[in-house]
Amino acid sequence: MADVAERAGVSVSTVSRTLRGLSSVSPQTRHRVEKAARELSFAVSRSASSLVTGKTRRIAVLTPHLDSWFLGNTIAGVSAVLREAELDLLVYSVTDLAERSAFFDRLPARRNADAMLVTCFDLTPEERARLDELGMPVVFVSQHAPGRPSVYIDDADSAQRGMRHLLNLGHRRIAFLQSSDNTGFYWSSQERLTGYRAALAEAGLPYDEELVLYPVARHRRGIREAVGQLLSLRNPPTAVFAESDEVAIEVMGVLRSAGVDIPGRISILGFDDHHLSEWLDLTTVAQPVEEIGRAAAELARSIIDDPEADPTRHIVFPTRVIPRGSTAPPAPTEAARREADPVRPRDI
Amino acid sequence: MADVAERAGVSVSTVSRTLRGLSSVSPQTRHRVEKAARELSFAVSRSASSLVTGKTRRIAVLTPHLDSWFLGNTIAGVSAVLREAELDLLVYSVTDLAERSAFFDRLPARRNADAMLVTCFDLTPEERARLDELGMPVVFVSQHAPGRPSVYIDDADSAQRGMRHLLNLGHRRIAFLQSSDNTGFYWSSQERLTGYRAALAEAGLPYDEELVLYPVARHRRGIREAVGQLLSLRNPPTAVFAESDEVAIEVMGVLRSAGVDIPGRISILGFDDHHLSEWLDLTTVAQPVEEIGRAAAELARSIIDDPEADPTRHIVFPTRVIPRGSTAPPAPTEAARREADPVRPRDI
DNA sequence: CTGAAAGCGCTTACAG
DNA sequence: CTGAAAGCGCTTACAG
Repeated sequence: MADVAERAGVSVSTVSRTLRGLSSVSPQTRHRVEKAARELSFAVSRSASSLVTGKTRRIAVLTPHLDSWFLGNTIAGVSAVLREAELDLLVYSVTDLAERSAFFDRLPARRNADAMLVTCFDLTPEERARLDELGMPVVFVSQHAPGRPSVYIDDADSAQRGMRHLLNLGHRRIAFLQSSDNTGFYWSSQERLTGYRAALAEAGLPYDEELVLYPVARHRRGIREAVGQLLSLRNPPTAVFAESDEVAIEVMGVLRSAGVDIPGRISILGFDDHHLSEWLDLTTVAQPVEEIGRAAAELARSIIDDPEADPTRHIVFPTRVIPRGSTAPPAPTEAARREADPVRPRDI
Repeated sequence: MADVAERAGVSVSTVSRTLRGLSSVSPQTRHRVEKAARELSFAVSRSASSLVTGKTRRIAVLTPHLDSWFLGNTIAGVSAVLREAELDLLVYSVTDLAERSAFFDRLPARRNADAMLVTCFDLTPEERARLDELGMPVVFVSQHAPGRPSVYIDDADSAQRGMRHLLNLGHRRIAFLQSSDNTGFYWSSQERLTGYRAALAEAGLPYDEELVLYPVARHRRGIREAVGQLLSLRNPPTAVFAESDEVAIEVMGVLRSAGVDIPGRISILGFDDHHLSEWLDLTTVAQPVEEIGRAAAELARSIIDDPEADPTRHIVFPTRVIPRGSTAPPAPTEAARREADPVRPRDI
């Protein structure tokens, strides 16, 4: 910056003011400074300015992983907003329990970002308390944190509506497939299960533990065995509600390879509206993933910029049930199904 | 840090030395300082230390998007290595041409990271020159940049081997489906097309422009229309080689919904070994995506830590053709196919 | 092994 | 509208 000042024949104070766009700089001076800065292809040192202002112009995202459709799209939404605001995006991906505890122990984001977005994590009370020590606003994404800024969908209600679609089609035996990963359950899992149960209760159906499975996602055996378990029940389900489209697509693959017709013998309902779901004709509960990311980033910005902003603000996004070809009324009887299947048009 | 020094009864110099793990601190002093730091839950200000050392302890990644399987996994690999090294990950996602030019204009990573990883981008010579002005090591990921550190696979050779599988099955009319996005072509696209052509030449087959399509990925109409174009050729292909599994899966969806049997009437070959490809029984050319990310991050680290490190080092990963159920020999004749199809077991 | 002092490159009152 | 000076919180020779 001193070089620019010298070249423009002004003080560093003036260079600083010019480059930050303050109005208290005469047009001629501004012009000279900008010219000099351009010629030297000068960029302000963020480290130095952060040291003075206490602002890093960086937003951190804490995420359980980076390689899922949901998180990729959420973070893409975050990224889009930050880019416009010329804020940088810092990503902390914590993929197993060891890393998780290391993260909360070290809190590497401390003094290193102006706000943090926590996606999906179902935090323990201790972890949540630890985040308060970060000394920066924390926005909860894809989960409802009472008294903290949050951006999410109503998972329970959304799951319940999805279930109603299956129930209205006539299904009475509906399995629920949860996924989990190494870092613990997602916040939304429990909520969706709650919606599943609420829908059953509403329809006067019993909750059957046999039908609720927790295969470990990202572990292929898990899904296949879970499906095997369902197929070998005395009274197997006629429909499967998977917690996410990614799980649903895997279930579809397993069933197809096992020669089980979808939706002839088993209907499949997913959750998310994954990019591939339309192609694979998967009925699902859609959530506006990228928008959730955008809203979370906007919320973080508003809290940073305006300390008066309501720090408990919640933004809830609507979801939509999208009927596609993976769901249909259950086959009336086994015998009828066997008759009908060979001539039935394949539309998946 | 002054607070810690006071509490421990030492100077800030000593606190600094202790916290950086220098050996020139007596055990007792070290103990006192660590205790004080813990009690105050002190964290060193990265801004301040960066200002002195010139190191940010941050690595930037430039990527065309965040929501593809390939990039999500690559960045996950990068992230894993950086986490271990206690380096932070800064993500610059540039999703359209306007953002792209803004990025190269502003170079927001300047003075803000110790190295940059460029994933997938097929850069113009001007852009590449601009990156040199960053004043930090730049590692090219998933592309071969002569004279610059690069981590990649041999796309041309890999595509050629995939093609040989189709040719060995007896296919003679093989389409090639490229994908592109708003920011321009991926580096690997051209290379894979080169491999496609080489395999045709090797088999003594002509290159037929009709069979090479560039639908816009992420734009659903594009894929469907591309498939329509292939299906309405006078002499349609018996196999489709898609540039990526994501495109291949979409093609499979379109063909299924159109009642075209896979692999009975058309075989499909993908590229990547996407998480869902095993489930969907897609034949593909597998690349070790996460490992590529890890290797790139390691390479960046080694160049940062050791200025003597060979700055032109290239790491090439092997790929593997994985035969699955989406490929089979072409049907002998139309008439034979019509006969055989209804009784053929569906194994996808 | 430890401390006092200079300095990294900015921003920000304070004066003018 | 502009400049001189202090100071942000560290690290790093330099002394001892």
